[in-house]
Order: sequence, then C-alpha cells, then structure tokens
Amino acid sequence: MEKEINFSDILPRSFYGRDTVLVARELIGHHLVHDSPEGLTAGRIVETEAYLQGDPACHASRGMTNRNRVMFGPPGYAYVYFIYGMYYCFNVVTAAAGVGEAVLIRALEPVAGIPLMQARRGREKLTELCSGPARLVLAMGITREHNGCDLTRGPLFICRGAGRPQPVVTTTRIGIREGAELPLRFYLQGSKYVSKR
DNA sequence: GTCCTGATCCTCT
DNA sequence: GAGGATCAGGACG
Repeated sequence: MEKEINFSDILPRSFYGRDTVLVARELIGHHLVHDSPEGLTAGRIVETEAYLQGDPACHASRGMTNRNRVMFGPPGYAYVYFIYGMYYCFNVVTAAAGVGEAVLIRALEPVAGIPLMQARRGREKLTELCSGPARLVLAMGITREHNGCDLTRGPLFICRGAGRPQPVVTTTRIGIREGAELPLRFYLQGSKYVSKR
C-alpha cells in the first residue's frame, strides 16, 4: 500500500484533454490534494464515473446552462454542483473545450490530513471518511467556491500516484435513472474505500 | 446484514 | 413546481 505523494508531480492539462472514459479509468490511483487554510488533506482516487455529452444522465446532455457551464470549458478544471438540497459533488472537466464531459470523483482512500478529515466529517472510521461523492467533498473541505478552479495549480489539485497502475474494475454507474446500464464506473479492484461493490 | 425514510434547496422546465 | 450523479439513522431480521 503506497502512501507516497510527490506534490510537485501535478497532472498536466494534457492528461485531462483526452477521451473522458480513458481519463476516468486513468485517474484511479492518482491523488487529490487540497491545501486549505485549515490544513492539507489528500486521498488516493479509488472510484470514478464518466459522464459523456451524448448520455442522458450527463448534466451537459441538453446543452449549456448556468450550472454546467464549466463542463464546456477547457479540461483540467473543477465542476462542483449542488445536489439533493444538502450536498455537493466534485467532478473533473475532461475532453476538448466545447465538449461537455466530466469525471465524477466518487471515492478516495484517505492518505494525508486524516485528523482534519475526521473533524470535518464527525466520524472516525477511515472507510466512512471519503467513500461517496458527497462524503469526500466534505472531508476534503471542497465547497461551491471551487467550481471552475484550475486543478493544474493549487490549492486544489491532482498529482500522480507512485507505483504501477493497479487493476481497475469497470461497472455501471450509481444513483442515476437513464443510462444506468452503461459501463462508465471504474474502481480500484479490492479497495475497501469504494462507495459500493 | 437489508430496506426505508427524511433532510433540504438549487436548477431547469 | 418537480426532481435530483446523496447520506445517515432507524426498523427489522
């Protein structure tokens, strides 16, 4: 289990400006880091979902609106949206500018700043800190202010995981009605930190 | 363990 | 005015 993070090895914009499914799969194993005023937190990405422009479950499927505007912008930016009256979800904008696609980050394995995550979440168990899209947003201190922020610069960024890529399982997405049968969810095989098996 | 429900409000129709 | 890329807690077994 590698816990090493090289904070200087931030993923470049070219990583994100590719096929969304490929980016969703390859994000598994990299590290999401937030260097916030309260302290630094980081987690290894263990679960993602791809949202494609032609897909009815995607916010961008019916064109650009105020909410989904950043999905149509250049890749490598954060798309944070409000859901169910109380939660936020964090996405990474992918593909070329003008294409409304993104990757939802669904779960992290806590790596750094664990006491701060526990305080933000009001829970102790590591498997409950970041195992779910709204949970990880809370644990990492991500807010709506991060909508549209550049993930290739601080304070919120993604850096390369150490070691070799690990086996990734492909399955169907969670919590959607239309497009539920599409194989667009990816998770790290065997991880205790995914939101569901 | 599984199932069900309430909380809570922004966004688009 | 309806519905949603969710979570936590309680009932039940």
